[in-house]
Amino acid sequence: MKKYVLKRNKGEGEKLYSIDYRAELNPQQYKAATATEGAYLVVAGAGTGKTRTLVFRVAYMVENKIPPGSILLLTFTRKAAQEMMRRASSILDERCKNVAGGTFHSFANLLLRKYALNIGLLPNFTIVDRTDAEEILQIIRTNLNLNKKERRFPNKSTLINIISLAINKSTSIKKIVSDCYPHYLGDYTEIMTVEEYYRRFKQEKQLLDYDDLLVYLKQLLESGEDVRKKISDKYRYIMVDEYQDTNRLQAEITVLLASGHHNVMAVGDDSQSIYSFRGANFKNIIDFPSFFPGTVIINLEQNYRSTRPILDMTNAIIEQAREKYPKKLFSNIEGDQKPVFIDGVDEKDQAAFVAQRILETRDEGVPLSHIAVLFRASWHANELELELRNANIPYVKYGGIKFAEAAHVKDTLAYLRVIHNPIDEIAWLRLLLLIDGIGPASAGTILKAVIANGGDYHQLISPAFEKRKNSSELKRLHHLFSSMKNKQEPLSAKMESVLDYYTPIFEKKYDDFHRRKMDLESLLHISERYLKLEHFLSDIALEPPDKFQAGIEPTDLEDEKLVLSTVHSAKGLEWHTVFILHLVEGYFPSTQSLDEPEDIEEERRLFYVAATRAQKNLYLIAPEITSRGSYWASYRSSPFAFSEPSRFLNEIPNFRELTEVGVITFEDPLS
DNA sequence: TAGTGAGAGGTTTTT
DNA sequence: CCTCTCACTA
Repeated sequence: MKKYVLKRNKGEGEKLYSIDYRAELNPQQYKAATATEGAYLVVAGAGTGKTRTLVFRVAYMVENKIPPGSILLLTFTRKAAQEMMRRASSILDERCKNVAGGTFHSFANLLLRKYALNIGLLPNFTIVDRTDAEEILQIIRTNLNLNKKERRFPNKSTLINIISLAINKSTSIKKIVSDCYPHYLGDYTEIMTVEEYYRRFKQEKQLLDYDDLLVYLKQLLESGEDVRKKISDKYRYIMVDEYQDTNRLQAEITVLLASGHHNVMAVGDDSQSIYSFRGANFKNIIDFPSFFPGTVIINLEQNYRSTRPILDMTNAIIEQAREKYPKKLFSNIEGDQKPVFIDGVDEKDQAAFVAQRILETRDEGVPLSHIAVLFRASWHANELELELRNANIPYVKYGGIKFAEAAHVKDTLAYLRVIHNPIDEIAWLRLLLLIDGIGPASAGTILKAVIANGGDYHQLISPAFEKRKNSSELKRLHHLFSSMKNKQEPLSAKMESVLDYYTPIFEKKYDDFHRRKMDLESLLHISERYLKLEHFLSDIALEPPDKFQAGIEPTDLEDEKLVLSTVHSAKGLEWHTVFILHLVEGYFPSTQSLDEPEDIEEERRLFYVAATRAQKNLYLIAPEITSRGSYWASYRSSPFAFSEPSRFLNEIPNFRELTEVGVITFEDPLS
């Protein structure tokens, strides 16, 4: 008898990969990248090559014949997902582009458009942003007569905070009110009523706020075994990035998504959790193994980003945190430049120093785009922006007012929203109020007629309104909608019709319309990239700031520009040289966080995130606050609190050894 | 009922 | 400093 042995070509090491994973990754990274089946928790400190690991993991899976479409990459921003897919494609091939990915919210949007009917939604629902949500609450508040001065009922932004926190933390409104707003406990029943009206309002008009996307996704996944199985089967390999910034609801969704296979890798760093104000809970990381029994935990601790002196500093910052997973990040990158600490300057000098130092750094050969200035709140950079404009230093600013939130952009979008979802009452209301002589009352009457007819814009020229003094404007509006009826017409053509209609209103409404005009032009420009109105509108609502940032042309992004950014928007990024402004009590940590120890801890992590962005140079600046703007705040705490350097610096025991003190002197005017 | 002006109160971060 | 609210006027 003759024996035949079949060679197996499975098994580690024997397989032919086009990438040498062992050489490219360190042992922990390798372990994470090549572990495909099962549940994994990767605790990845700042700069430890987390993204790189995920990118190689995608490539590894694709090389193992896993269909890219069955890999789901949930990240904090869509940009992060796209960047990863791009990098995976560049190390392997185009197949990696077909990986599914995005934020929880955009993923929810995708599924809900498809399965809307399963849970009683229409697929053409509209996504409303925070401003719209507040607008709705304002209407409800007024209707319920809760807006009287003597009532001191929570205002619209507090209301949305309460409602949203309850949802994101998967808890009751009562708990949120008693935990965060105990002084409103007496208004608890009315808050519940408002919430109910709010929910009904949205439901009737097919409006979904950000939270609804998650709520309905969860509902969809729970609506039936068959749908859940279908979805779970499609996305067999799930990766969740920045897991420390997910909330309870997102964790529950993750569990449901993975119900069929339990192939989940969550990646995160508890020390970098900075989104608790919107319900994120870094304890999700700690709880992960209990959701997925048998979870394997992998720690990434070698830092590839920062030099040793910088890492010593950042380790010292997070060392002071009350509560964290013990971690010991180390770096092999040599460097002799300690972080530089500057104090004793005023805000003007701070700006002048930063601008000057930026120019010098550029002269040393560091491109502007590798330099960043970070700050706690957008307005902290105002002074610096002036200085930069004077010095002709080009920059982009991230964070702060977003493009889609600017009033004139929202005006423009309202017309398109009505086309897409004719019963979008918030959009209708907005565009009606734009007409001269129409206030809340007339708008209400017209709106009623329109909505009663399922959003029929022909009501605008109904005989009932013919005798109004602004009937010609209504005709003009009617004409606009008729002209956009043609479905074949490209989106940008519709946009142009809208702008034609809107321009006279726009120029009358805003004194500074010249400055704002640019935004409308770039909106038109952006619309040219879309075929479907629906995609355009969802993207504007869901896309992270960078592409739709006020004042940023899409073409700006490739240019050599200095980066100004809030710390929140700087997450996940890195620069050769980083300046952190306003390391002063009341600014960083911000005044609002001073009451609660938990909030202080979050600010500390925020500072940690900021400092860990630096590769080679880190400047920590603690100016003395002299401007009048801080006057109001200084009487709330002690009068001198605002010139006190941040506690996050003072609390570091060997701060002086870890830093080099920068002393600023002024040039002799005669020399 | 729409539009305006004075006055008061709050001032972050984002999908 | 900016937004929101209220009260007043046309």
